[in-house]
Amino acid sequence: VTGRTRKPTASAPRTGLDRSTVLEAALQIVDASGVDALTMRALAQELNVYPNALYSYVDSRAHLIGEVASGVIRTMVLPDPHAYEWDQWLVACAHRWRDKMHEHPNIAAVTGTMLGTTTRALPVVERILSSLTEGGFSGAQLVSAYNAYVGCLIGWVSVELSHEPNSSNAAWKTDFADALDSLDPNTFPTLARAMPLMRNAAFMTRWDSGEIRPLDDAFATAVEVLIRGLKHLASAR
Amino acid sequence: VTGRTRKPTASAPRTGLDRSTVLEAALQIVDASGVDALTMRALAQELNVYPNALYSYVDSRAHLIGEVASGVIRTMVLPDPHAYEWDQWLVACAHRWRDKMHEHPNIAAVTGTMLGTTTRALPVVERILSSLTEGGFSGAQLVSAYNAYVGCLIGWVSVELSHEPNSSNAAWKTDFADALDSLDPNTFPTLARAMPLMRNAAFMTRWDSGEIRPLDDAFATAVEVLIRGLKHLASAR
DNA sequence: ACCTGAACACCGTTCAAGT
DNA sequence: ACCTGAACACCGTTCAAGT
Repeated sequence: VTGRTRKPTASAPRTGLDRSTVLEAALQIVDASGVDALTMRALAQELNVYPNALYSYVDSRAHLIGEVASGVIRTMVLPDPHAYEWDQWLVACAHRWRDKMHEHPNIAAVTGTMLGTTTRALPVVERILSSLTEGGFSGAQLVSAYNAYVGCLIGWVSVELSHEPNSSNAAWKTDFADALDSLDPNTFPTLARAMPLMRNAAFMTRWDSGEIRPLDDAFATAVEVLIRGLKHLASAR
Repeated sequence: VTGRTRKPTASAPRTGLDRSTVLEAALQIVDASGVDALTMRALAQELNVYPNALYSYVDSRAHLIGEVASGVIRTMVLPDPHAYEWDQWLVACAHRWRDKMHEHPNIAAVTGTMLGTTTRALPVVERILSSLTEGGFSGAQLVSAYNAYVGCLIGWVSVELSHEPNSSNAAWKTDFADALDSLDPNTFPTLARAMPLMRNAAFMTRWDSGEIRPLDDAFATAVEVLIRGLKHLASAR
């Protein structure tokens, strides 16, 4: 954060870098300071190495970020299939996903924004598909149900944990709060009435990220609604 | 794309820039080349101006991107409330949102990743809340239902339209396709059987973005499932 | 194979002047 | 108020050597 092109210090002799230590250090930076702070140069400094040395372990910064994200996904432990009915397994799975994303909120937005195609995610895909099959889905409807579940789940959580850009000043928050508090009840009758419950607690009327202000009840409702809708779809085949 | 710090050409005399023309030019760059290509310097060159001249109209690059995104949201025309029952209005609204995002796929991921709090979005909030109220929701359950609907909608579409980083080479696509085609049916029985329908057509088993390969049926199912679940929740009060 | 050292071609943003 | 011109402090990535 001070000098330029900071050299690796002579002390702390680097004994051969390692791909997994690179990824661990990268995740640490992301957790501590956000994805924007994960620069090749900052990571190199953390590892006491010249920036270009990292290219022995990583294709590019963009690829690195993807690896960090899929590394987090890989640490997710799925619920035991034998412990739940298919619908309750999907509920439990959804909550585990969200819990894991809340452990690393700065990378959650990336997991949503990535195509995120890595073979390491396939066991998760298999288990979700098999639960839905257990629920009676098959063929094209199985795929649609899968996409409905996964898209809503990943999307919801990454929206919950979305961030303002780092540089933004805090002034707009109070401005926005003031605007919400002084809404015209004639043009916004429903919103004005619901404002005590909506204030900083609903999408498009909040100013804090889900990291600061988690939307627990809203997520539980979303999952409940989703699974209920899926059950109806399954029974209506 | 060639020279450095390209000067504005003497010809094409700049007659006083304008905030809205700045934002229009910014959106053009995003649509044509993606958010990463929207740099202050590229935008300045497009407008035949020095880069720092833009700071008369915009606080920062991050803020600019947010303005571009909310500018797109503002152009969305809501369905006529009198033309639909409350549940069908929510269905129609969801499809309009997705259509608008598909018009500007490169900014869709941002609308999901932003906190996106702008007073200009409040008319949308009001209409969604009033439809849900019409459906019988009130109080805390109204807020939860709203968050379920909005979070799933925004999230799903922004995941659908998510992109690989620009720099990534196309080699991984064929590698990934090969890996999917040669899955072990013993460890992935359900996935292997569904693969003909899942191949490049489901989250985590696709390699093309929704811009190239839209998931129309999956979205229709997701909305249907969501609304069905909401109706059940409303009737179970 | 892995790392150094230096360089290249970019960035966003700030500052001091001009008008 | 709005723009120029130049600079500052960064970037990711590449290249040529070293070992």
